[in-house]
Amino acid sequence: MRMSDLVARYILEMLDEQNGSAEIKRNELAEDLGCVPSQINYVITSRFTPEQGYIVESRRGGGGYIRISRVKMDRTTAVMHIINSVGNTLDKAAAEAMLNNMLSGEIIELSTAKLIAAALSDRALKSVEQDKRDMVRADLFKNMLLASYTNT
Amino acid sequence: MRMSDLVARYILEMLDEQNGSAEIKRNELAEDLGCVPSQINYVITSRFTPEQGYIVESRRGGGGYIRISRVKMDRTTAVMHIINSVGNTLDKAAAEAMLNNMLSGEIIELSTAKLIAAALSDRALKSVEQDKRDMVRADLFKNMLLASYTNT
DNA sequence: CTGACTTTGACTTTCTCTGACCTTAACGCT
DNA sequence: AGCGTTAAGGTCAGAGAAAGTCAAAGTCAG
Repeated sequence: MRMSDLVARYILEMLDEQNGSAEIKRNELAEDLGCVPSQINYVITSRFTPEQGYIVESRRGGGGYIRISRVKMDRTTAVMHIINSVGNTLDKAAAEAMLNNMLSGEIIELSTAKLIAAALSDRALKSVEQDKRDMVRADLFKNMLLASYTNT
Repeated sequence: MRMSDLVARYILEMLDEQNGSAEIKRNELAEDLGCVPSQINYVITSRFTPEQGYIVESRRGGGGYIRISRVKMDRTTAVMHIINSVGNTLDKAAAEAMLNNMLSGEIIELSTAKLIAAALSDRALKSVEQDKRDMVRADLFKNMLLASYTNT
């Protein structure tokens, strides 16, 4: 079995046991499982992405940690579908269309939609080079949508 | 648990109990919690900054003390003040501090704070060059805050 | 054989803790 | 009043503790 699978399984089990939220110590876990610490990062960035419904927070320094949480999949399947339908770029028009859809389908709140729209605006992204904006928009869109559905 | 968290928690509790103002004796507190006195300074300078909405006064010598107080403002003023205090760059730590402070001052909602935090995360900004992220963060922060304030 | 996925480790960045040394204030004594 | 003593708090740099990054090398299915 692959190392990365072990790590992933470990995290998944922890998520199951702990109600969708797992906090790990990177170095400790690496030691326990017998791999280098950066392996943990690899697994996280490759398998616990927003597309897959996870949010990850971390902190360095003494007493640092990595926290991974899974969004509740019950009422949020629609949102996950939307997140997955977004590729690595997303233009403003498409984003606004999606937000409007979600609004009329009542799967998102007006205030949330407004916040997301504000973040995707050209005004907010003025320091990002034009040709990169749609990439950033895609990432922002996914991460924000996900955050709005996470109850931890 | 981190020492710094213990200290911070102690101070926060005191602030809650005493209507936003806490007066401590540095050496005493350090002894009680089992840390060196300068740890208290560390916690204060890292977590009770003006940026985060606290005023700290102190006095040396016999009968010395440290007094920490939380600044309270009404929503509009606070939000505008915060927006204006942000220059053209904003790092993640400062942003998070501000969000936390707005949360505890009840001038922003948890869901809003989470959305903003998600937008400012490195994960959401991964396609933005490192050295530009803090500029983008500043823009996002201002625009989102403004959007949330305009519709609530 | 090739391209996608994995593994690794050297190097970086961020946060925390500690102690040695510095500055300021109050008190008591002459 | 002036001065020494003692009782605070302040500063800063260095050590330590974690996590993050990235590119090079390895693996493996097709």
